[in-house]
Amino acid sequence: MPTIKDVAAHAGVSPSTVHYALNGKRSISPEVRQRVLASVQALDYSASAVAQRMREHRSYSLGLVAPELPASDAAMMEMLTATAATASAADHTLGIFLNQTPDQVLNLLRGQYVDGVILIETTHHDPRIEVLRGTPHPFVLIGQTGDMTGLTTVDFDFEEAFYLAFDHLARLGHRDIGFIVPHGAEEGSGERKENWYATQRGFRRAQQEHGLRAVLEPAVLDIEDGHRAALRLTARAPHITAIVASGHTHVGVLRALYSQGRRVPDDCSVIGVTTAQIAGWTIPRLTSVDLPLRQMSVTASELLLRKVGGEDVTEQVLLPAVLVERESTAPPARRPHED
Amino acid sequence: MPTIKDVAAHAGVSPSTVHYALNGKRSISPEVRQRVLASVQALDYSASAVAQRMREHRSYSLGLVAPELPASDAAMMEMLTATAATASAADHTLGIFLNQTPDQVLNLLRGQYVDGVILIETTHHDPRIEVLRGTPHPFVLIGQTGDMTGLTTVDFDFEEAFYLAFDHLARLGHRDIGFIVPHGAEEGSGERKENWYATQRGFRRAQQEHGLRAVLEPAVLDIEDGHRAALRLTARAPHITAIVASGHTHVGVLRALYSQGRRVPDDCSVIGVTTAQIAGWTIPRLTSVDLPLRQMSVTASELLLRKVGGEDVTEQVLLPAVLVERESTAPPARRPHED
DNA sequence: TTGTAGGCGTTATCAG
DNA sequence: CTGATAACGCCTACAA
Repeated sequence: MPTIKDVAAHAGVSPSTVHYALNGKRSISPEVRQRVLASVQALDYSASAVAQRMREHRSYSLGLVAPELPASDAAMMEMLTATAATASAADHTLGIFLNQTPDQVLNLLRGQYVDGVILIETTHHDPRIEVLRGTPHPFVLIGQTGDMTGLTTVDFDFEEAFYLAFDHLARLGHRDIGFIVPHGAEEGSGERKENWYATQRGFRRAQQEHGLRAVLEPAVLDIEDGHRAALRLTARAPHITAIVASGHTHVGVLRALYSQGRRVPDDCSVIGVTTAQIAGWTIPRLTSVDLPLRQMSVTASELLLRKVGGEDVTEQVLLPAVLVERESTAPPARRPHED
Repeated sequence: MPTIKDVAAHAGVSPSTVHYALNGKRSISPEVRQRVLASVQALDYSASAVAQRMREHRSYSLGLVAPELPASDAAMMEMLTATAATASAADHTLGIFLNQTPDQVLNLLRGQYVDGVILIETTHHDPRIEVLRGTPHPFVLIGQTGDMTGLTTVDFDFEEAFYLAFDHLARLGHRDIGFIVPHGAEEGSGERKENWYATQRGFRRAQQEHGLRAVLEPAVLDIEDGHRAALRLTARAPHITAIVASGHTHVGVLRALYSQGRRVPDDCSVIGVTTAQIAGWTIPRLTSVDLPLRQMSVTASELLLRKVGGEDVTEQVLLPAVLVERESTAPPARRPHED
């Protein structure tokens, strides 16, 4: 790779002249300009980004930091593409960092591998946040955490989401409802506790308003555990007429009901709080409160870019919940019913 | 951020002493060593990665380059996590580059934003490959392209995959089979043509071997178009007893059959060539030839890392196809049966 | 065992 | 209008 010096030598000028010929930041005589440009062509020169970044103390790249393997591929991809697009539009690069220790994340920032990071799947006591908080490094989280003072965050209104889900079922006439909730959160183990609280508040509000009887069943929020949870639920509480499923559990729930010969929504309604992509293509299509993943990512990226740009932002954005009626909910069967 | 000089000054030694104290590359008196380490602690110093990378002319990061938005979220995520993990294990960072022009990709390499790239979703005449070929920059493709001489590639044996799919149906007794094929590829428009050829070869081989009658229906390989294609297919050729679906079309196919009241596999078998994650959780579970996405990504990353490390690799890896029987295929119904 | 000096490639500042 | 110089932070001969 030729350097700016090579070009300068080739054109018989100084490095700074080459530089300014390429960046028009100061006036150059047309002839010299041509000569330089010709040399640039001849040697196929282009400036070294590393050297530039070293000089500027910036890497022009952002990091997306996810713990372990992401909970949901589809969700992660949607966030990823949206983040990549936003970063790219602002001439930034996006790096992916999975499975990093908090110190590794810190070193990413300190070593200027990235100018700022977006943290996803945050928990109540999130070591990544604790390490970053107080440092001068820009970061934004998508999610919640225990102490959010001074942090820049983007999140979804889970309280309203679950309120809407239960409210919808209640209005259809359901009273006995199964509820698949995030495993572990229940005991406040420090995992995802904030969302758990929000979820609880939404649920309780609808419960009181409509006098609902709910049966809670914890599950890891993946398809397989959703399946198991649904089987436990229907065994424990065969009288329920509807199920509220978090995350991707609804795919497993639908499968469990199908294998038991229960028809959805005739024999049992199912409603989810999940990503639209998954919800729209199950059989039957799932009525759900869709997570606005794309919007969350874009918002988070934009906030981060502003922080990286030196702006002093401490916004906390909460995106609203909207229920989308599809085909998996109906009034409970009072009397047998054919379709 | 403190520099090595700051530490040196604080400890009353020279920068090189600090350096060697931290990297044990030469002997240091215990006392000086302690003093330096104390200063490092005190100032909270850590070496700047940009400066290091500038010196070494390496960024220790790889790029994953995908055109437009990826065809399949789930597939992309699986490749992404596997690639990130492999890169990370080799102390490399992974950058994501969507929607980049061939020149942008080249500049990524030239500017040493990344040390090498993995190209996915390659086409017959892939401008990205044409631009990179002949440059000294390391790159690996996952997929095929027109002229593969000298390239390092990883791909899946699509010929065998489709052969196995048709062979499986033929052995079950099916003779009239619907085949949802990649749209556009048929006409050799330059898109994905290589896989199309392989697909055709596999299909033709099974067809001749078993005397199959197939009805081809082109579709973009997503859920929605799979749905439409299945509707067209069953309208044109109601006598088919099985459908072979590429990519994620099977989800749409299942939905189409469901909405028509055709039971799978009783009234119509469905077999896919797709990712295991999707295949395993449809209703019914899909019999399919699963794409070994994880393995492809790991192999590609490892090859790329070797190239980046200076090794001279021009391997072309073809991963084998394996059929997994689940629940969506069965012998065709010989006698009429209520529908 | 430790310090000095030079270079990686770019760019800003200061002379000319 | 153009050229020389220094500095970004690190690493490594080479010298002491």
